Amino acid sequence: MTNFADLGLSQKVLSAVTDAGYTTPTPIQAGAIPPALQRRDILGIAQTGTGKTASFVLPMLTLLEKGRARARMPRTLILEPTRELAAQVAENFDKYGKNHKLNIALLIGGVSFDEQDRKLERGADVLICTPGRLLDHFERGKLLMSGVEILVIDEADRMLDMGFIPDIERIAKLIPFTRQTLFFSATMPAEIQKLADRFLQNPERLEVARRASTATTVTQRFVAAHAKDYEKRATLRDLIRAQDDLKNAIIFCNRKKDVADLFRSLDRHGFSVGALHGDMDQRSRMAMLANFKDGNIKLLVASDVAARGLDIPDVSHVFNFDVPIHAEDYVHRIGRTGRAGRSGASFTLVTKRDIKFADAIEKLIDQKVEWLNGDLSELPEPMESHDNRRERGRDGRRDRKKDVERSSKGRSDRRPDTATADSAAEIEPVVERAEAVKPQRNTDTSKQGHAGRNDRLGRAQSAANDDNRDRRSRHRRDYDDGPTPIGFGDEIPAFMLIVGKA
DNA sequence: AAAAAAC
Repeated sequence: MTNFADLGLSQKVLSAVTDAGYTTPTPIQAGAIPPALQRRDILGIAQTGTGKTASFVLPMLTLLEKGRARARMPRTLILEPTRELAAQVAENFDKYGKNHKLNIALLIGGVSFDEQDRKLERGADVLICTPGRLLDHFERGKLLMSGVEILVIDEADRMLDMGFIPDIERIAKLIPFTRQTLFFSATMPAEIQKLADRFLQNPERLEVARRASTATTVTQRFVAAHAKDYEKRATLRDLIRAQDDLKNAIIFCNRKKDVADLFRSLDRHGFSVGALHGDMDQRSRMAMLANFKDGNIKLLVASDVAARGLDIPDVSHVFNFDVPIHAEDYVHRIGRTGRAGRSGASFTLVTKRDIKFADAIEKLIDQKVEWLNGDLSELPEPMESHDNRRERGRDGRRDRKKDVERSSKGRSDRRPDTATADSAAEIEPVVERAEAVKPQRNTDTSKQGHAGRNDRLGRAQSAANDDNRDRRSRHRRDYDDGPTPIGFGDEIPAFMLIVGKA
């Protein structure tokens, strides 16, 4: 009913919005834009995918048409929890600000200071920042906050999760009290409410319905899997191959190391795949995301850095290689598909030790998730010790002892084709398993033997690190079971990490 | 059981 033209936005903004193909504002936009244009504070309770970003970008553009930026004195400041989100907001300013001549500066970590500094010096109308880099510039005396008229705090609840609140408070103290503050959060726990009370003056409060915790257009399935990485990877590959309507997919892992490992495994198995996690260098992160958005890469293996906020339209599938530990993350992850009423599919590999997290998910979304090919009780048990007297062992709950006590006896029902990666036994205390199969060349599990080393190296995904990796692994092409493509051995050239496969 | 963010 409402039209963008009715909200009080300037002609320049309206024409850019029209050019972008939009006529009808989303509820958060219709609600937030008019009061924002009247310089009111806003408390917006909205998730990504609700049009939240445009709800502050559009009025800011209109308001910024009056006045000019002075050197080192930005006029507006937007705080974002992750670099990608910040970059995405910057893209929005480019898109809707194309009729303006505004200076937009993106201040995020992982990239050089100099260019950012030049933009600051020239005078920025809009600063889009992650907190750390902003404070870094400030401490170097490159920046005066006293001219900031509008402060945007985006994804406040996530900032809280990430421990950014002290930084945010510090930054807010540097900005004049007379500012206008636009505050957004997906949820409103007590701490966030307290923060909002302190930062905002008589705000216009807007709440848009939480996107149905799990969109009804998304098919959700649990898939029973064994806990061993190589078995999970085989299960995942089968699953991916079984999808005939797969256009592109995000595959989530809980840990950065697993993102790196799974990426390499899938790459070796000939999938068109990229990786994204926070320890990758920023250029790779950006390039990877761009390549995924452009369709140059079909699969993106990612940490939860990609779970929220990132605007990647049209993902047909989401795979959870790991069950997220926090159930809300599940909602965010599978929210990457089935957007804007389209259909999507999500699959979550569940191992025995994940049961309690899977239960928590079902509780949170208040629905049962169907199992794809039978639940865990129907999955052949690869190794169950007869010595295990603990009654709870059977009902699927975690039993720590079992992991180190399993004997080779219980291995008869093991799927023979998954037995290749047993060199894990070389490094695990479970010595008696080794004789069950002939020794294999190697698998990535061998890397666990150098875990400390890899941890210290940290940036497991960067090309530089590939070069640094244990030289002994050079000849170990058998990354895991199954045929491997002829290719690059263990050294994947950096450009492959960036552009993916043809 | 983690990830994210400043150098």
